[in-house]
Amino acid sequence: MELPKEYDYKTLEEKWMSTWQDSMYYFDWDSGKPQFIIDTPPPYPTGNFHIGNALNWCYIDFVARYKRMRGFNVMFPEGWDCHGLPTEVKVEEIHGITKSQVSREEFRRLCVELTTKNIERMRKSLRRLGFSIDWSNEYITMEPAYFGKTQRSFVRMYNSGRIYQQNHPVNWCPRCETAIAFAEVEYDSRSTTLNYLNFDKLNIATTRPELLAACVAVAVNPDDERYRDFVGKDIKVPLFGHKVKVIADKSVDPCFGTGVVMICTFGDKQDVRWWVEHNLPLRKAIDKTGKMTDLAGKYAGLTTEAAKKAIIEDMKKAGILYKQEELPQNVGMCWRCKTPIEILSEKQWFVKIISEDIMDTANQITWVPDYMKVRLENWTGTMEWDWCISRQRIFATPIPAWYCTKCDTVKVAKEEWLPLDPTRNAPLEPCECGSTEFKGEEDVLDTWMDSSISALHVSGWLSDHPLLLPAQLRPQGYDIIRTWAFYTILRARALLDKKPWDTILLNGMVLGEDGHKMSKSRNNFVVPEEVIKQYGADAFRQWAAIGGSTGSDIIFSWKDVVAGSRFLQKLWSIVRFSMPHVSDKPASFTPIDLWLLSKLNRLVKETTEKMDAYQFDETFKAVRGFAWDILADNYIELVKWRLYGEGEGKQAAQHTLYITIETLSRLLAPFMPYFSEEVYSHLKQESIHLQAWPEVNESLINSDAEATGELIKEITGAIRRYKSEHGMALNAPLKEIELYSSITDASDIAGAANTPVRIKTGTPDFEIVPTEIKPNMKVLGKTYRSKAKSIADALINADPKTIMEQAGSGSVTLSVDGEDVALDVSGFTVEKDRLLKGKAVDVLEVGSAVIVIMR
RNA sequence: GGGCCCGUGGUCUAGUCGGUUAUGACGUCGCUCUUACACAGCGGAGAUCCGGAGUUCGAAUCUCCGCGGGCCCA
Repeated sequence: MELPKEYDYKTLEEKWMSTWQDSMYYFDWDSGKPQFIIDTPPPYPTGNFHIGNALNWCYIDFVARYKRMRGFNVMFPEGWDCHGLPTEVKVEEIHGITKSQVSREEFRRLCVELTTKNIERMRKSLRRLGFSIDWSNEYITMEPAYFGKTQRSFVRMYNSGRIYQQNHPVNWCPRCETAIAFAEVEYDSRSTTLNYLNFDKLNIATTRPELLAACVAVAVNPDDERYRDFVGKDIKVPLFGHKVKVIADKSVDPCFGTGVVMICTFGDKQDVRWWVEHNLPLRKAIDKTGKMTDLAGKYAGLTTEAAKKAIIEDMKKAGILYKQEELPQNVGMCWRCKTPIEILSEKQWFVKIISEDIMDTANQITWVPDYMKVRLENWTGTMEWDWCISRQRIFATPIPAWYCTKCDTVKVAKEEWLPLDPTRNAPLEPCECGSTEFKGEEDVLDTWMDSSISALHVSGWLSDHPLLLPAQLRPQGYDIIRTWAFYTILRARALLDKKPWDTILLNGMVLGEDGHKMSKSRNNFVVPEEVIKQYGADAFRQWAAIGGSTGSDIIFSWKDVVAGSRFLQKLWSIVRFSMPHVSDKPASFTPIDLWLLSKLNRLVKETTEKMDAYQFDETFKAVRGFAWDILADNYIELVKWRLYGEGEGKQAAQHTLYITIETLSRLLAPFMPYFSEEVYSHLKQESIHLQAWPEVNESLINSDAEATGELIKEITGAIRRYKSEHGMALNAPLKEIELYSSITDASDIAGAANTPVRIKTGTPDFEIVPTEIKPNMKVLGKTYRSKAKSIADALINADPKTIMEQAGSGSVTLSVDGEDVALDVSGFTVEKDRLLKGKAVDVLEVGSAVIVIMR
């Protein structure tokens, strides 16, 4: 049966995708094999599996398939991190509503509906990319089975004192009436007015006079001579009359405004920092809806803008405001509604952060690449406050807690009551005060509370299975070291006092072809589906493998994908040629067969080591180099004549080809699951993805065989080049070749050159002419140090003939800077030309071998 | 502003325990349709290894200072 000339990736990839059974990749909870559990990052179900995810999943799949072949019981689960603001926003957009217009239940139902649809679409992409996902261990964080665990983790950490409630500054959108994360703050350059105010004995400058009522201190730079005497004194706030302290802080810029700033709770992030550092009191002048509070006296009830206007007006009249100037300013806004955010202090739930525990756990984990751990260290060392886990949203895991309407005591759910929604379910026991009247907590949990227990979840925590923590591998991008990695380490330690994984493998970011991070606005965006449509999954996966070393950023490049698809075609041609010839019957190998098999086993050894070190680029390049250069361009060309003939070497070549292609298909299986399966299907009846990784046959690794083979290869190459240079067809016969070398079997050379080869011993009748002396700096440098350079120069300038004659005695004497130096022959090599006297032939030289060609 | 990474032929990239000939891919130029492959083969051209200083007999490689880029975080 002849294979088609072109590798039809489209038909074949789809054929295998529909043939493969999900059960091939199921994790076996009862297996006796060593476990290899992967804590796959659960992506956010946007509906599109983007290229950064795809790179990450390629890495995971390379590892999963490799480890499976190495005899591990592998779990490559797929999770979906469903909760979050983007989905809420999308739902509002799709249905043209705001979340306050429908009930919480209804809004949540719409979010679930959209998410379910998005997950379905992304599952398709995952299958098409050929990932060996264990679908029996899929998890969806919005389902009760999962978020019940999030709630139980909350309860356990609350009971152990790791979770508490406290007032804390948060970014607040007064229009949406919710706290928002730093990541959700968008910045815009605007201009504002800087107002100079007479403040008792000092002059201050502020952009936010409406916050005078919230002023809790005035700060100056400690090195500022002008105000040195005021530090520690009290000062009266104009209009409102309350007294505040003057404090010294080196982060005050003496050149800005008057060099005196007022600290309010809170005008900006710097205020928060000062507030914490100097332990200042809290004055709330703005409420959750952006209106002034009673603290603002006669301005109470006004919006911040109206209050600002009124206060400025009053201060002008009173002569307090004496100067105004324009100032460019970066305003933080809510990313949805573009309303400038406020920083308010609100009651929130927090997780206690114990930095030492986190670093201690992080140190028990292997980081690949290792320098990435530094990022976690730096982050952990600069944590300013605990992790705020409450959010004022709807589509998220409910915080399982209630407030007693009588005594205001907080009641947190018992584990056995979970999962539940406190806004719909009442606690199953009365409050300590006896009351049964409760108000459910409306705040919900930060999504990281869901995803930071993924490692625990996949390892069987709170399930019927035994707990298999730690998992073996966490693969993720380095951009989420400070979030996902950090929180997961924290949670595994807090909940189980264990490390979550043995190893964390970091992948880089995918950049667009212009070298910048992919973004729609830069128009350098590529989606995996587009690539697959044009070149197939196996070509895409090759880009992921060779685009860059593990951990470094990788530029998406169509060229790499094209090169990948060409490699597929090249391999296909190799297989297509070989298939009619391969044979699994052993025979006695010739030197060139042994050369190939030695190279092959060396390749297996090398790739095994590299896969163990997660060096996918090096592994794949090694395999590709072997297949393309060693097998296709050299071995096959050398043995073609044997395969076409009927001589005794035929069987050996057939068997060598068989072994090589069978082994290659297994080495390629983790990278190119479709292609390798197709090739293997022509050799055996089983799936390649159930086979073992090749074993190294050490007895076949033989340096002598390799040296001999290499020489044969080089000689053949020289003859091929000779023909090419003389404008001859490559299969054109020459009259005869005389070969002076260590080769004893020149049959493959003769076959490949289509010319009889006569093996000669000794050397032809040559005149040897030395042409050049090459110093060996490694030897000279170590021995002669500072004199090495002059000696090297002397060698280069010496007469080669004289040096060669002297070298016969073991050492040479050289005059260097007027001194005679005795030099060992190891300090240099003599380059020689050989001239054949009086014969009408051409002479080629390859290493020590001499090829004499009669045309 | 802080942390981490990076800067190598036209483009991308390997090499980074110091040793003189810097790897490969794409592109480019020339030759060749060889009973697997022209999406191929063979050969050529193309690099002061970002700049500067230092250490050293010797630096792409080590140290310092710049410049430029990327990501994360302020």
